[in-house]
Amino acid sequence: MQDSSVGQSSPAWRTTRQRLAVMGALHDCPGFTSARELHAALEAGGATVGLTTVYRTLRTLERTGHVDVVREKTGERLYRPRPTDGHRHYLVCRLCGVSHPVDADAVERWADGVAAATGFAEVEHTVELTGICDHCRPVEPDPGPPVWEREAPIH
Amino acid sequence: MQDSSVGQSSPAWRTTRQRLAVMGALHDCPGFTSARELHAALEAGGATVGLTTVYRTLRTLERTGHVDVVREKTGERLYRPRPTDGHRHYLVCRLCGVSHPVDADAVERWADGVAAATGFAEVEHTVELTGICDHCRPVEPDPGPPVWEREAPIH
DNA sequence: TTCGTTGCAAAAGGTTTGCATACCA
DNA sequence: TGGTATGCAAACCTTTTGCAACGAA
Repeated sequence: MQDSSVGQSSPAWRTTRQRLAVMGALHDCPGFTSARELHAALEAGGATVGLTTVYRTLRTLERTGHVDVVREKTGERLYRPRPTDGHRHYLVCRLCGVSHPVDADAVERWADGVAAATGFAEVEHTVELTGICDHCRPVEPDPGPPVWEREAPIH
Repeated sequence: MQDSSVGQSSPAWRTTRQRLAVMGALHDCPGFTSARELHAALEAGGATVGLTTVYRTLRTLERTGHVDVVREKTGERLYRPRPTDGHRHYLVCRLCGVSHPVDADAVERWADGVAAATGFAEVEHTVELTGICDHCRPVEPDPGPPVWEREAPIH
């Protein structure tokens, strides 16, 4: 009987220079950030952390519930340290990445209702909200993403 | 942004053997399907269509609003022909991919409310529901590992 | 000392692109 | 005929894994 999993089974968390750097960089970012951006920020800040380690650290933080994850349209994962209580839904600015926790009670209840009505079991829901925040709206910060106004002139 | 029937700025839609095959296979699938599965189904059915063409066709159909898209946990895209009226939300079975359109009115209203309350503009929402459908539920040898809280605390 | 952690390189998995050719309108 | 669609291979991108060396406890 390999008990070995209750109490102190999981590997102990070792506080290394790299992990501290990743968590620091994560908290320094204003909104959701990708592993790649995090790695770049670390390099720019003088920290030497392998990309693999960034991914592994984020993965661990995700499993332990210390970060929230959303997904870009491309499938890229974006991370954000989880606030105190464990909010799960955010309204994220498409331009600057800043996030705004929202109360998703209505959605939770709706999802539960749908689950009950359809006969599906183990229903999980993902809700992602994106928009343009107050700060980004007035001007065109233009970080490089596609601008669709380049379409052929009409008339 | 109409580009499906006008030959002005967008190329005209040419009805080719490959495109008909892709659309046929798409309609033959019971639920959401990936490009890879679609390609395999086409090959199994005797149709010779390149994987590239499958991707390009699906992308065009997506842009013209003829298919709905959801994303797997892995980031993989799953496609489904859009029903008549343009439903946008589904409850998808994680095991067999069968989908069940749901009335998402409550979510729409909630999203609109959040948009108004936060000051964000151009708010878009993504809602994805997954579960285990009636048909897949009986035989589920899934052990279910709800033991994640065993992780050592982070400091 | 122990054994979890790191980092490089390479693989994996999905999607897109370059370019010459086939084919619809 | 003209120009779009196709297809193969290779590029791309993000994420994961193998394995030897490192370092926290």
